[in-house]
Amino acid sequence: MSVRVRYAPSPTGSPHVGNVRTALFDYLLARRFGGQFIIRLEDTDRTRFIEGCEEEILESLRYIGITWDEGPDVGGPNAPYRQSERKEAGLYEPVIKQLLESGHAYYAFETSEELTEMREFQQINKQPTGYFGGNWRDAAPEKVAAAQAEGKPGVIRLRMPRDQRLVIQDAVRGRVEIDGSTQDDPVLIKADGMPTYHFAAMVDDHLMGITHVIRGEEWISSAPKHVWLYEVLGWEQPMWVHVPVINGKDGKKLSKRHGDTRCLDYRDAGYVPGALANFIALIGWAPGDDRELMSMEEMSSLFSVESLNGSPGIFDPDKLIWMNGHYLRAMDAATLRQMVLDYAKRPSTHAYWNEREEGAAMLAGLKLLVDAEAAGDPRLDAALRLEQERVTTLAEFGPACAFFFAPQPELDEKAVEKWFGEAHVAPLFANLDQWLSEQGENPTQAEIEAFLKAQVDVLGVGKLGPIVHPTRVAMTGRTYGPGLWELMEVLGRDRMRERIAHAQTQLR
RNA sequence: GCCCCGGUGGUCUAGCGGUUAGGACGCCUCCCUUUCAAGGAGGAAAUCGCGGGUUCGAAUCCCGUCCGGGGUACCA
Repeated sequence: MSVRVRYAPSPTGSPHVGNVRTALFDYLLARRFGGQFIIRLEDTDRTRFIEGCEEEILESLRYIGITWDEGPDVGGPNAPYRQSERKEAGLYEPVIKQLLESGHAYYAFETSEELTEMREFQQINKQPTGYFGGNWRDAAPEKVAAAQAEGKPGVIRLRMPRDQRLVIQDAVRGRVEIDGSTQDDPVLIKADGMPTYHFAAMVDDHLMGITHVIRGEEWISSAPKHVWLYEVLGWEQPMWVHVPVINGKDGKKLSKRHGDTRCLDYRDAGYVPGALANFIALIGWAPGDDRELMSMEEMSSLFSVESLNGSPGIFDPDKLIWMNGHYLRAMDAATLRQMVLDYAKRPSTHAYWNEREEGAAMLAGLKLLVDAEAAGDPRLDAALRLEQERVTTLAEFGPACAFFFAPQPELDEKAVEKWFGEAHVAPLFANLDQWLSEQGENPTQAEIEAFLKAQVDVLGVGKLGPIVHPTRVAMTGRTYGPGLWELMEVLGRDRMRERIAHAQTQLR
């Protein structure tokens, strides 16, 4: 039988990297075995529904490069793919009816006040809390009928077995056994008629032919309920795959304190899809050998649920940065240009940086790149290429390349202090300007190199440093960056002369 | 409280009875070099949570214990 997996988020908040990683594992498993990957929205809780969430969930998946075979946006043979719609379609009714008739489910009419009271009593008396029978598990049929006739709002609960052990076959944890007596009776259908996760997810998984249920480890405690449901319904169990959470640096749940938590924040911060996907896959999964840098294709050819790690992982931003840099460096010129420009133009990029300290510099630099493209500036590709290996995110291309396109780069105060004081600098700039003025065309890298190297002897400074450093500051405003000759060639004769003129006013 | 899950350098991990406990990020040193990166070569860093067993031999198997996390909702 072919593998069918599903990602079943609830539209109650922005997906974070942990959620997306679960979806990634689903995707990789489906790809590995030529199966299908399905997306289904678990929107049965109307009180927690957040508008726009569904689109953000899908967008997050698209961002890291996941595609799906069936889902709310693309439809499919198991439509609809939203539980609220499935409820409307009456998909849960026959199942709950079957459960009621076989006695595996029953009506219960406690009010929420009564339930709270019950729980408090249990706590005070140090008993396990939960619905272990209440007034309705074993109520006489007449009593139930009377309550219904009265029009009392009620729920339908699953009758859990108290006298047996329930076993979960989990791909990452092996066999997990839990005593049935520890399991209370979960609500299957709420008073408002909506199914709960415990019910709807199982019915849908079965109806959709799901073979592997990959979900967060927070579900492992209630897995016995799900296993039991499958059992009394006579359905074949899926393979359970409970994956651990991703925590922040302090080992605590990922939150704003750890930096970005929304998956799309990473896109907006300038991380490329391949890098993020590669990185999060490695939290909790390893192919078994020492491979770390892998494309989606490579990962999907190596993935298996058995090789998943059961312990929680910590999100290490430093490693992500390194990996992103690697992906950036591996890009060809055309792809890089496209990526940077798309990034620079995307509205969400601006929204992201507008909220942050360093945002202004990023956006200002990025704008210069967009302008350069619009103006058909031929230096764009060269500038990107020169900064490609010293930048770690798409955003950094902005400030890194700014000096190429800004009319006049802002000279770093410290750099000026350090390099514009020596006696040879004035003649150096004068000579350079003179030489440039004699060039009919933009000088080439080699010509620039030859000229500048000759200045070592002309000015008698003995080594290249005293020539290169002041010139670099004059050209870029900074003490670091691409090779001087290369960058000067890209700048071109006229621009270089403008910068020298400006630098000459700053001599110390 | 009760029930589960987890525990290998700071971090991500390999390991599945015999290894000098391997790799990666980060950190340090050196090389390359006009700077910064990138790249290359080294290095520091893990008594495998702890304590008992089993075994000739344990990170690997068993028991206990501690710590962390999750669940204990008409939320998912």
